Formats: sequence, C-alpha cells, structure tokens
Amino acid sequence: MSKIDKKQEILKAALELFAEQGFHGAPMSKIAEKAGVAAGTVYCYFESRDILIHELFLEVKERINRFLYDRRIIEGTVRERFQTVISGLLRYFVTHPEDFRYLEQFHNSPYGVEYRRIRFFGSTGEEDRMKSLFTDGMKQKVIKDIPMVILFSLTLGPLFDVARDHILGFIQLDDDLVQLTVNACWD
Amino acid sequence: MSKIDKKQEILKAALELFAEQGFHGAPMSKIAEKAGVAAGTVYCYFESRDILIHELFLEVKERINRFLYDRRIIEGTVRERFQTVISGLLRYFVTHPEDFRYLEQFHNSPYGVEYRRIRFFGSTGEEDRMKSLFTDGMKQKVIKDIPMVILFSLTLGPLFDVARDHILGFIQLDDDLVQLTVNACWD
Amino acid sequence: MSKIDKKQEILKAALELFAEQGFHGAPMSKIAEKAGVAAGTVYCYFESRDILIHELFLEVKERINRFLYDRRIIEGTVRERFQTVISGLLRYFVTHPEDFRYLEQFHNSPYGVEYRRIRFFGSTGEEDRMKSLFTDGMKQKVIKDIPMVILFSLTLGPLFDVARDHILGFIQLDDDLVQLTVNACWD
Amino acid sequence: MSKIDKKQEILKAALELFAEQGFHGAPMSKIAEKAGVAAGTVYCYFESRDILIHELFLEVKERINRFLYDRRIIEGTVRERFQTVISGLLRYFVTHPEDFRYLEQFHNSPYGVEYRRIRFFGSTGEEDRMKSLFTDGMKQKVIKDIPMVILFSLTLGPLFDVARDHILGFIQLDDDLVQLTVNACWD
DNA sequence: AATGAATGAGACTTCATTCAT
DNA sequence: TATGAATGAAGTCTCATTCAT
Repeated sequence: MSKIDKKQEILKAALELFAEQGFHGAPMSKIAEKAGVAAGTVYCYFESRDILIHELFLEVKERINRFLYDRRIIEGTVRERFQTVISGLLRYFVTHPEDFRYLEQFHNSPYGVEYRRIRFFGSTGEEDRMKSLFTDGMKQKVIKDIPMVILFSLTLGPLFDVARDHILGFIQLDDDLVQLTVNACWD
Repeated sequence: MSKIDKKQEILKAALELFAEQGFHGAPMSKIAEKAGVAAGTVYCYFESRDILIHELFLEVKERINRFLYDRRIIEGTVRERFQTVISGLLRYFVTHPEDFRYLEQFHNSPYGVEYRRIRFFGSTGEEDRMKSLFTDGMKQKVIKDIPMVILFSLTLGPLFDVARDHILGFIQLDDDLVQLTVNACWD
Repeated sequence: MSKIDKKQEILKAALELFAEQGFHGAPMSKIAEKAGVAAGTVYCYFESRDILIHELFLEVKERINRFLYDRRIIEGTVRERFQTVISGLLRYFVTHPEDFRYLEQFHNSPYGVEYRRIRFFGSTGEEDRMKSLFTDGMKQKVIKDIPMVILFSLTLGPLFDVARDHILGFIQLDDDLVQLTVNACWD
Repeated sequence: MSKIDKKQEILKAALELFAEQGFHGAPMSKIAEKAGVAAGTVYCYFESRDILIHELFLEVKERINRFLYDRRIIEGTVRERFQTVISGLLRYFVTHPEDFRYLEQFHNSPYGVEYRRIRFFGSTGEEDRMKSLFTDGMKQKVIKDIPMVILFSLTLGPLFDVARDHILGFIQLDDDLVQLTVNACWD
C-alpha cells in the first residue's frame, strides 16, 4: 500500500468511526485497527488526534467543494443557480451520510468552534461561490437585503435539518421533497 | 446550603461547563469543584454521569416550557401565535445562551439521539403546542400542507441557526432581526 | 427499639449480607439499610467495619457454643460424646447456613487469620470441651495419639466440607448421611 | 523482558499478593508495581481484574495437574495409588504455600463459586484421575460405597486442613505426619 | 443516641502517545 | 517507515467514615 493510500485508509476509518460513534467512541486504537495499520503508524501521518480530526474536516469540505464544482452552472438566473447549489448539497449529504454526520460532529464540538469564526472572515471554496450568488441575487433584487450571515443561516439551516431527518430515517427524501426544501430555502 | 440548593448548584455548574467546554471537557471532578462540593457528593444527587446529563436536559427543557407557557397567547391568528412562539424561543435562547449551547451539545451526542426519536412519536410540553399550531395553520390553509417533521425542520432550523450565530457573536440580534427571522421562519 | 435490639438488628443484617454476598459485596450502607437504621448509627455500636466483623464472629461462635452446651452429654463413652458433638455441630450448620457461610468467609480472610493462632493457644468455649473429649479418648486409647491440632483438622475438616456441600445443594443430608459423616470423622 | 515473561511476572505478583493479602488487599496498582510494570500494562495481558483472577486460577490448577502427572503411578493397588496422589498433593501444597493460599481465597469468593458446580459435573485433569481411582476402589470393595461428592469431601477435606495448618505454622509436616494424614484420609 | 448528607481517598479502567525494535 | 508493547495521566465511581443537626 502506498503512503497516500495508507493515509487515505486512516482518514476513511476515522470518518466512519466518528460518524457512527462520535468522537468519544472512536479511540486511536480503533481507528488504526479499522484502517489496517498499527497504532503507532497513525502518528506517522498525523501528529496528534486533534490534527487528524482537523485534517479530516478539511478533507470532507474539499470533497464537497469538488462535488459541487463539477455540477456548477455559471449561466442561468440566480434562482436557477441557487436551485442547483442547494439541491446539489442536499443530494451530496443524502448520498454521503458519513460526511454529513462528521460535519455535524465537528461543528458541534470544541474543534469546530474556531471554524465558525473563520467562515465569518471569509474562506476559500464553495462558500465564496455561495456568497457571490447571494450578492448577485441582492443586486437583482430577487433576494432580500439581509446580512449575509443571516442569509446563510436561513438557507443552509433548513438544508441541514432536512438532511439530518432523512439520514436519521424520519423522512424519505424524494424529488418532490428535495424541490420542496429548495423552495423553502429560497423563500 | 439546603439539599435542593446543592442539587441546583451542581446542575448549574454542569450546565456552564458543558456549554463552554462540551461533554468531553467537563469531568465530574471539575463539575464538583465548580459547584463547591466534593467529588463524591455529586453521586448523592445523580447516580452516574449519564443520569446527570439526562436530568440536566429535562431541566433545561422544562425551563423553556415554563418560559413559553408564561408568555403564551391562545387567542389570535395562527400567524400571531406563531410569531409569539418563535420570537419567544429566540429571545429565550439569546438570553440563556448556556441553555442553548447545552441543547446543541446534547442533541449532537449519543445521549440525545434517543430523544430525536421520542420527539417523533410525540411528547409532552411545548412541542405539542407547536404541533397544534401547525395543524390549525394547515386547516386554515395559511400553512402549506407539508409533513410535520419537515415543517419542524424548516421553522426551527433557521431559528436555531440564527440563535447560534448570535451567541457566537457573529451577529447582534435586535428587534428588527428577530422580526426578520420570524418572518423567514414563517415563509 | 431498644439499644440492644438495634445492635442485634445490625448484627443480623451484617450476617445475612456477608453470608450471601461476601465481605466484598456488603458495604456499611447496605448493612445499615437492611438493619433499618441510618448509616451513621452503625458507628454508635461498632467503632469500625473491622470491629463489626470481629464482633459478629464472636457472636456466631457464642451461639454455636450455647447450642452445643444445651445438648451436651457429660456421661457416656467417648464415642457417644463424640457422636453427640459432631452430629450436633453438623445439625447446627445445616439449620443455620448463614452462620456457617459467615464462618467460612471469616476464616478465609485476613480477619480470620489471627483467630487461627488464638485457637492454637487455647480459647474459651466449645473448643475446650472438644479438647477434653479428645484427651479423654487418648487416655482410654480409643483415639490415636496424634497432635491435637491434627485431630481437629481431621475431624472438623470433613464436617465442614460435608456441611458446605449440603448448603451448596450438592447433597441432601439425611440421618444416614449424618451418621456416615460422624463415623468417617471418628475413623 | 519478553512478552511471556512479563505475563508470568504479573501472574506471579498477583499470586503472591492475593495469597498474602487476599483479593481485597491487592489492588491492580500494587500488582503492577510488584510485577515491575506500569498500571496500564496489566491490561495488555488481562482484560480486567476478574479475568486476571480467573486465569491465575487456571494457571495454578494446571501447575498442580502437571506436578501430579509427573509423579503418577498407574500400576499398583488402589491403596498405593491413593497414597501417591494424596501425599503428592500434600507435598505440593506444602512446597507451594502460595498456590494453596490462592486456591483457598479463590474458592471462598464469588469468583470460585461457579467452579464448585463445575467440579460437580466433571472437569478435566486431576479430578478425573481421582474419580477413576475411587471408582476402582469401590469396585474392589476396598472403598466404601459412598456418594462420590462425600468421598471427595472426606478425603480432600482433611488434606486441605492439614496443609493449611502446616502453612500457617501450627504444625510441622514431616514424613510421619504425611503418612498419618494419608492414613486418616484413607480411613 | 440517631441521622444521613458530605467527604475524599483510592479502586478499576481507558487511551493518546512514545519508543525500542 | 512501521510496529505494537508499554506508559501513566486522567476519568468514573465506591464506600468507610465523619459531623452538624
């Protein structure tokens, strides 16, 4: 197994365990075992547990960005682009429940707190595209002139909540529901 | 200090530590110390750490119910009652950030998972009032006929997100913003 | 409840718990609860746990002595007196399994060790009578001239073992078996 | 020190402490210290304290079986074979007082209770040989036809008692006494 | 004498991390 | 690089004992 493969194997094992058991239920030894390496080996790739957790977050975020980037539409009305992004995200979460669960774990822990702040001061990737989308929308008067952060909360909040309900098995997401959710987010 | 006072003191210390540091960062020893009692004393009031965590959840839930109950309006249009509940909740969270933080911690942990399910099958208290509000709204055709769970996600989701942003200091909630959020939830 | 009653109640509770659960499984709080008194009250009657355990031993020993004393026969051959003592002891243990279990616990613990030594240097009560019985037997040449301690082991050992097997339910002691055991002890 | 050595070192330390101080007086920390390892290391070899205690029992039992197996005589009269086994056991206990003390502790504790029952339903090792010896004896009418369990009690009981008295220093076992005890057991 | 809440030492156990191989 | 045995700090919980009431 190449170096990169082994690192990926560890990240994958960590993701699955964190998603299923939470941070608390996934000691380094279990992660190593699931990844098929020795306990000490993990430290060849990640200096500490904290760093592993952070790198995994970046990895997941990057995956989402790549996914959305591939399906992006630059042309079209703000409404259409919004629809694309939101339904894309929703579909991603539904098809990658472990990524979703991990993001939730991460944000809801001391680890994630600092990232909320970083988000506020700007970051790279998908969020930028989202922001420019909102900015365009506001310019065209199709989106109300609300502080950006609130906009984020209002649109992404329901998205996360619906995704969570789906993953927990409370609801079954079909195309109609996706559409419904997107509409709700838009409204 | 009376027995009840001491129990409250422990709950208070636990709430603050859990809210600030998460479950992981708040060992029983710290809770005891912050409450001004010996380590063993906590076990006079709570059989185990898990039970303390659960009782604290019930306590917080109860506080919220009491708060909303005191400000409830039974008369009025669905829209007005909705406004009352939502803005009430928002105000509660903003003025009781530790309760809010704790609820988040709790729901996002193995402890809280079972409660999501319980919520689904109905429970007592505020959620019932919320449901009947939604039911009334749907009957009067002022609320779209969407599955109840989704409705919860769509309305409470933004509420939680905005509250979180305020508590984290990203935004300053004023009356305008509260109104804005309520409107968004309603939409 | 009089003072003496209360002390007896505590001893009784301790006996039952120690017999059933062993020393390890019977904390002072349980003993107090079973005795119907508060935890602190036990310390009005027994300075410490160790002292309670020792006094309970003396109590049990005393009960056995009284039981045998009531049924003693001074007249008769050595063989007859031996038969009386041994079958009496056996019957006592069978009808008082908790006393028996306690004695076993006690002797098989750091607490009991010193009493083995004391026994060696002589003590009061039943053992004296047993000794004089053996001495008489040896004088009359009906008992082999073996060191007293060995004699004790050889005669009381089987007795304890049979009693234990009965209490544990491995065997059912009837008159025949009692007789058999007495004979074996005598042999 | 090799892995096996370290495991043996821990078992040895545990044996000595349990024999000297009883289960109660030998916490894991002391065992580890005596074995010359860190506290956590014990758990590399034994999942829990209970498991350590059980494995130590098996270890001691195995040692005794090996010892007797090496000195076994298959030929000879029942009386001779009996003599070999009993005096062998006695010598073993006298030369391995810690093993003896440990067996006593073990059987007289919640841990050992289940083994009494197992013994009853048969087990491997030395006890089988003992049983077949008794069976042969009964067939040849040199041993009375008594239930097997009683026979065990009657023969092994004195053996244990004499061994205990020797180990506690009450008596000095010499060849004569060994012979005497064997005779007594046989009778 | 009696209470029982409170104490705190100490027990068992887990696990992130290190390091000799 | 990789290993995995070893470490030991830290966590949860128990319980004999004390003491203000």
